Amino acid sequence: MPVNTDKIDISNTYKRKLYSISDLSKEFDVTTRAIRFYEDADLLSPLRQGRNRYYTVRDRTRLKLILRGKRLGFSLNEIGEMFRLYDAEPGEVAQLNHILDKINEKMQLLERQLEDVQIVMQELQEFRQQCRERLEQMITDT
Amino acid sequence: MPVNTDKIDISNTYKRKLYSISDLSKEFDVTTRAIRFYEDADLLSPLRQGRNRYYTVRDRTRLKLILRGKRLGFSLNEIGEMFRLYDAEPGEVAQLNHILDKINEKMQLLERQLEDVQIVMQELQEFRQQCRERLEQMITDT
DNA sequence: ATTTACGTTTACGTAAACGTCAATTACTTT
DNA sequence: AAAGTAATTGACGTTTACGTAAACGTAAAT
Repeated sequence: MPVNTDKIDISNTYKRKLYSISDLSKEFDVTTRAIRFYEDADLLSPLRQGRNRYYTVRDRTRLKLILRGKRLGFSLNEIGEMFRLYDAEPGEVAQLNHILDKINEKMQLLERQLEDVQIVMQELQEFRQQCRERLEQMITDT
Repeated sequence: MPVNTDKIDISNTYKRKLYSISDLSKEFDVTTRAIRFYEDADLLSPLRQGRNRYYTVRDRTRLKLILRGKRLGFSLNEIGEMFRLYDAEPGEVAQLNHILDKINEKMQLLERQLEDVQIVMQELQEFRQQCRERLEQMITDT
């Protein structure tokens, strides 16, 4: 599905694989508008061949992370913050400790999410059970 | 924390416990504006004593569910849909089957959420591990 | 040569979920 | 009686995350 890069000298430089915006759009079922919006929000930075955008494997991975983050209810800003943590080269000890703090913060959020998901799933299971029993009874009654 | 209901004849009718809007606001750390907004969206329906709102235990539970739903990234509309499923008295078999379908739909979403949370948590753990090792090394180097 | 497909920028529009006044009421406390 | 506190109803403002439309460029296909 990679774009035809025959005439693009940029191609081999980045490990052979480049994706067009519609490649990614189709693969992840997200509009091109959204993808460009993520670029505006500094979450993606595709190569440019003239006006056209070409996405590397790294961009693809990032997009995947963005969408996963969104499914978890994170805002684009929060996702950006995580990216910046990842990319930050930790010069000093203080900086590293700050990153560790941030990581722990995010993990606390996720642990709560995990709880929430489990609670709601259990509630839904009970509700489903009730529905099934009721259904049984309606059929038996007939 | 229940409101003083001495002079309100409504009080005993609803199992003794009534909450004011600020009771709930404080307990769940959400603004009164938000709580009224949820009412506008038909997610809550408090009693009225004149212009004032009084929330029953059921309302409180609902608010808790709303906030949990929001933490999971559900929109107020989706939360409303779930409520309507819960409240619907299933007259016919078809109706019940429809509800069961909806439940299964939601559960699929939640299963994906569960996966996502677990993936991101694992990634964060690895990242944290890297940070710690790097920190170790910086200290050893000194 | 022109239609079709894919891409671009610019810019305005929109839905959701509240925030933020402002003006008013009602009760309590001093 | 005056002041303070908590609640109310509008109504407009704001942020986020895109959608949508216009107007244009480029390249392949018919």
